[in-house]
Amino acid sequence: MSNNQLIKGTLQTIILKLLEDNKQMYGYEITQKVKETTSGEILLTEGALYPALHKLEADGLLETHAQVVDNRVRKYYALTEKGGKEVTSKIEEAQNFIEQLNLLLNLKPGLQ
Amino acid sequence: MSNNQLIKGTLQTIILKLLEDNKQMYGYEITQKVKETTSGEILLTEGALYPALHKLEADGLLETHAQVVDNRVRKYYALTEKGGKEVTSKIEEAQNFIEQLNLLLNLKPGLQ
DNA sequence: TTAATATACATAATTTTCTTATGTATATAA
DNA sequence: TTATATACATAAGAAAATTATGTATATTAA
Repeated sequence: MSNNQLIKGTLQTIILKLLEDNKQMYGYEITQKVKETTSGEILLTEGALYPALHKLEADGLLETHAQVVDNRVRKYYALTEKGGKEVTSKIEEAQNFIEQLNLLLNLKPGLQ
Repeated sequence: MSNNQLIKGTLQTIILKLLEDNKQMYGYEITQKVKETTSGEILLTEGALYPALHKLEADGLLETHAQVVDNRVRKYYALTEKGGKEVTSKIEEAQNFIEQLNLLLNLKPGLQ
């Protein structure tokens, strides 16, 4: 997924969150958005992204429609109703995860 | 490692950080410390912990000495010099990872 | 006394989730 | 015409978990 092995398990959450904010996106667009947002710190590889999208679709969290733009096929993904419900809990999970990791690594001793 | 699949890849960092703070610890002690610190949110499984300790030792980041306490063997782990250097960069990596994840999931819009 | 729980280690089979490599195809810029 | 960008996909392999199992001692509860 990138140069950082820590990011395992977060890809699904990232995809779902982006689709919550953007209604519909295609794979390449997702890689570019993540690259921009993280100033190039996180670079999605196709070998990670596409299988993840296919799995989310197979699990009923995403639905697709293909569209031809400039003679190239784009496959747009959007949240299903089920996917929309999942986003919330996935983000809460991530938030809790970050809190616990902060505690364990002592990253925010006081926090305020 | 626990009920949270997000924590993949962070186990090594957690172990190294605990050993930076505690000089020496044995496996079971590490599981209990993590459980305490996270109020039971992160529960290390033995199948994850012991192989991780063995790998860190094989990589020269940890060294061990066995000790018998109450007729039971404890295997204490401590940072090597190499391990001591690694902790710092591993924690920086984790910190950066959390920052990027916060950006992507929009967990701290303003941050201050 | 005996069954359950806690302490303490370990490994094997399997699964999940990546990386790396490869493949197809079109458009554009050097 | 070659490299880069856009756009999809999959296969082989590696890394790092989960789940299950095994050994052994100590303590607590039924």
